[in-house]
Amino acid sequence: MEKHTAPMNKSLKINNRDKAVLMRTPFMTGLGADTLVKMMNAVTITSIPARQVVFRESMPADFFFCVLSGYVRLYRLNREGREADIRVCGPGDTFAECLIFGDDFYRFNAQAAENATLARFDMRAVRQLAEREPDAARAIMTCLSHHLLTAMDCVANDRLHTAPQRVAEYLLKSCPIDGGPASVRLPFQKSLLAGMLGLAPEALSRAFSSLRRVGVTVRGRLVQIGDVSALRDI
Amino acid sequence: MEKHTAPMNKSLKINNRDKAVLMRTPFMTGLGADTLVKMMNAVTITSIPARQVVFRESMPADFFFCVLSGYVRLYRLNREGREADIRVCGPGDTFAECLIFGDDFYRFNAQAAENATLARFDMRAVRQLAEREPDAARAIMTCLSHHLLTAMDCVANDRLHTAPQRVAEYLLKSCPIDGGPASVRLPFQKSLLAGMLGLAPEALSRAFSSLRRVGVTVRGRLVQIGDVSALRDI
DNA sequence: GAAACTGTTTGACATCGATCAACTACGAAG
DNA sequence: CTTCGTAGTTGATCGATGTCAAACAGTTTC
Repeated sequence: MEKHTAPMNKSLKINNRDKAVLMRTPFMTGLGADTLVKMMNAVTITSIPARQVVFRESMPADFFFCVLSGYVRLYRLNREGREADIRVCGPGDTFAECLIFGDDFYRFNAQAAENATLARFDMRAVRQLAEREPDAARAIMTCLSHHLLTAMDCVANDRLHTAPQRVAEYLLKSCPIDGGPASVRLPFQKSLLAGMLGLAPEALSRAFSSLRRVGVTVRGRLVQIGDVSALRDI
Repeated sequence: MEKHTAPMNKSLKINNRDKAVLMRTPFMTGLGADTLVKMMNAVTITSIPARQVVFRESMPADFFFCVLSGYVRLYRLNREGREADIRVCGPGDTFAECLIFGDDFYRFNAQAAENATLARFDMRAVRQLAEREPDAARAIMTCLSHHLLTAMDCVANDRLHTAPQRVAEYLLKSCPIDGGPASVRLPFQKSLLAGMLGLAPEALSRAFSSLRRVGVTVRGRLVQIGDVSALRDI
């Protein structure tokens, strides 16, 4: 088992790539120059190794985060210790901002799915900013709205679609092409994708197999799609 | 099929019970007197009969709503027309506020599960209010946060728990007692509860049956629980 | 190059829940 | 009281997916 409280490698320095990601997240775009400075003052950059736990359910929620590189899994445990992913956050995604005006404790666990760099926001500071600066409030509302819609999508997908359909939908979302052949490179391990889609790794593997008959071939992380519009009819 | 655009019975008059519900929703509590008045100016009260569609996916989202009485189902359809509930809203619940700073179109369908009274908020007006009045922004953020957490709970529950466990959890949430015997009166039809829990009506029925062995008996909408703490161990 | 490790795939099997159909219970209308 | 319609239950069946175990592949380590 990992250490309970994550001893993060604080690096005060932020590299340009990470900074670009941070500035482009919906949470930061649309902030006025003034608020942007104040917001940046609430941020610490941290690097964490793969599998490191960022926080656990019911820990006091003093920070929320923005992924700058790598991926972070948000998940919950049942009584027997089985894990279910709630969301997977990649570069530019913020998580746990729902606690700015919510609970005082984390409501789920967060773990780095691979080596990751995070921007850590001081919850109190941002809360104050949100109460005083309309542009900050607006950014937060936009961000929360978007996450809420995504979460509702997730519920609907789980309840309406089979495993192959969910995989097809994921592929379609990650390939901008409208029809004809395309190829998608998965940005992470298949086991992580399985969790995102609410599947066991074996089920994801079988879903990919079943998509072979509509022209989908997989080699490692590279997924070749024979005909994008055929995928849409799954 | 129901009429596409709901011709709602506008009743400018709001009765005291409905008004009390409206004032107690998280969306309205915490507003200053000034903002409260402005917010009320954005509201129209409407009554709709059971099964009436409030709005459909991809319709322009000009309003969001607060349920004052009755229940409203939010749901989405798959290609074959099968419906999956995303959320069920009861008195005091707001829905579609995620579009204040989100999309311009509804992202799901809403239908009255029974005769209902709704407060209809003008999206534009509230958007302006949210941008100018910090208390309005704060109310919206709190509300969105709460809904997001609930939606994440829903995803986790669907993925972690079986049908009987979900039913047990619902019962536990609706009965404040800590241990020993208790009774819960379902506030709506079982078919609606089934949808809320992501189950077919038959599956809900069987889940209740399977809970008999832990002392749960059902007669109509009345659910008797022999031992609340036994339910928790399901 | 061999060994060890991790992630993925495949097979066999069990379980859960959806579906369809038949039956029952209850409430409303006549 | 009877009839009818709706909601709910029960049974039978089927399909989808989780689980466990074993085989396999790609990577890293030595």
